[in-house]
Amino acid sequence: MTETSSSAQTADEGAAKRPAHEAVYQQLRAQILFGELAPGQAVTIQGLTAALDAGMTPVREAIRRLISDGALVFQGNRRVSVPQITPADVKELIFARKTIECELARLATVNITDGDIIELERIDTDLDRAISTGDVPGYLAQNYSFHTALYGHAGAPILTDLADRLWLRFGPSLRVVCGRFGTQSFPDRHKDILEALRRRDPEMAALAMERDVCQGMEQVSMGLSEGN
Amino acid sequence: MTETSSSAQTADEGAAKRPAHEAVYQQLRAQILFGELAPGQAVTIQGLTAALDAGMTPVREAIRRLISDGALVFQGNRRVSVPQITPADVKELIFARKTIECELARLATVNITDGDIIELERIDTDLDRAISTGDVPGYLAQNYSFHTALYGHAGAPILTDLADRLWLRFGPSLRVVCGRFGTQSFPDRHKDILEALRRRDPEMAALAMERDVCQGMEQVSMGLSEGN
DNA sequence: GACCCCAGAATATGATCAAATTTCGCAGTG
DNA sequence: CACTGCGAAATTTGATCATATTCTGGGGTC
Repeated sequence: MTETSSSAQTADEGAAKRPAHEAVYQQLRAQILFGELAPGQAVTIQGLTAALDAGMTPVREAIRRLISDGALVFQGNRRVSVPQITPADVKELIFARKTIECELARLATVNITDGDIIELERIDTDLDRAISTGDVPGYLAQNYSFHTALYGHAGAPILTDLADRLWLRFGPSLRVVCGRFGTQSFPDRHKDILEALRRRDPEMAALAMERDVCQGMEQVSMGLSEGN
Repeated sequence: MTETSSSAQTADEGAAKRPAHEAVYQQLRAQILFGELAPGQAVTIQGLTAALDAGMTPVREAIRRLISDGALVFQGNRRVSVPQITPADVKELIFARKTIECELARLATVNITDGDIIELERIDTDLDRAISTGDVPGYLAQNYSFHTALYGHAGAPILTDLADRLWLRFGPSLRVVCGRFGTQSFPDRHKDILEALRRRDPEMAALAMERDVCQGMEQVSMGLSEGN
C-alpha cells in the first residue's frame, strides 16, 4: 500500500511494533475500503477512540490522512463523514481508472514472473469462492487484493498510489451495491487478465483490465441510480 | 486546493478564522511546491514549530497530510524529508500528467467562459514578466496558478485532485532546475493553450497541454541527470 | 420567529515517554 | 604514537496522552 511492506496486518497482531496512528489508519482504511462504513455516515474522533480503543492523537492523524486520500470528506464545519459518490464522480473515476489501471496492467505484464502469476491465480480462486458463497466482505477483500498484487508488480509506485486513492473513493459505494444485488452480478473478469499475463501480452492485459474497470464502475453507477 | 474555497489565503490575513493546522498545511505546501525546501532536505516537526511559530499538533497533522499527498516522504525510521525524484519517477509522472492534465484541458475547454480566459491571460502576462525578470519564485507561482485556474474550470474535482498531487511531487525538483538554469530556458507554451481555449478546440488544447507537460518534465529530467 | 444559553465535540497546548541517531571514549592494532 | 572500529551514553526527535480552550449546533424561552 503506502509504506507497510510486512505481511503482518491482521488487526493488532504485532501491536507493539507499529506506531498507533499507523495501526488506526490501516484499520480505518480497511473499514472504508470494504464498506463497513456506509456512504454519508458521520465519523467522529471520539467515536473512533472508543471503537478502536486508541488515543485521540492517533485517531486525529489517521482521519487527516484519509481526508487527504479522499476516503473521508471534511464537511466544512468540523464534521467528517464518508463521501457519497455522484454520477459526475463516476465519470471521472471511469476515465482515471481506465488510463491508470490499464497502464499498470501493461507494465505489470512486462515485469511479472511465473511465480507471481501463480499467486494471482490463487487470489482469484479465493475470489471465486467468495462469489459463489455470497461472501461480500470476502469478495471485496480478494478483489482489492488481486488488483493491488498485480499493480505491485508494475514497478510504478506513483501510479499505484494514484490507483489506491481511486479505490478508496468508490469502496464504500461498491459495498452498497454488493449489499443490494449480492455478488452474483459480478462475473469474474480476472480470468482474461490472467490469460493475458500468461501470454505476456500487454495490450491484451490492458484491454481485459479496461473491461474489468468498466464493469465495476457500471455496478457502482447502477447502485447509486437505484436507491440513494 | 482541497477544501478551502474562499479566495482569502494571503498568508495569515484573516488569521483568526482558519484552524491552525490548515494554515500550517497551506504554508508548508507552498514552501514545497515553490521549492523553498530542497529535495532530500529533512523536515522535523520541532523545527517547523519553531519556524512557523505554531503548536506541535497542527504541524503534525500538516505533515501527515503532506505525506499522504506524496509531497513529503516518511523515511521508515520516523524521519520525514522532501522526496528526491528518480528517472523512473519522471517516466511515471510524464504518463500520469499527460493523461490527466490533457483531459482536464479538454474538459476546461468545453466549460470555460470568456471571462475565465481573460483571467488566464492575465496570469500568463504575469508569468511572462516573471520569466523576463528572472523571478524564479514568481515564475513557479504563476505557472502553478495558471494550471490550477485552468483545471478549476474543468469541473472535475477528482482529476484536479490527482493533478495537484502530481505537482507536489515534482515541485521541489523543478525549483532546483530553475535555480540552475534560470527561467530563460522555459519558453512559454501557454500561448498555444490560450489560443486553443479561445477557439474552443478541445483537442488542440489537449495537444498544447501535452507539449507543456513534456517540456516541464524534460526540464526536471535534465536537472536530475546533471548534478544530483 | 428570533435570540440566548448550554452541551458536546473538535482544536490546540505542553508535558512526558520512547526511540534512534550521533557522538564520544576506549581499546586494539599498525 | 596515531588511527580505526566498536559500544554505550547523551542528545535530539517523534509519539502519545491528559487537559484547557474554542467553536458549532440544538433547544428552550421571550
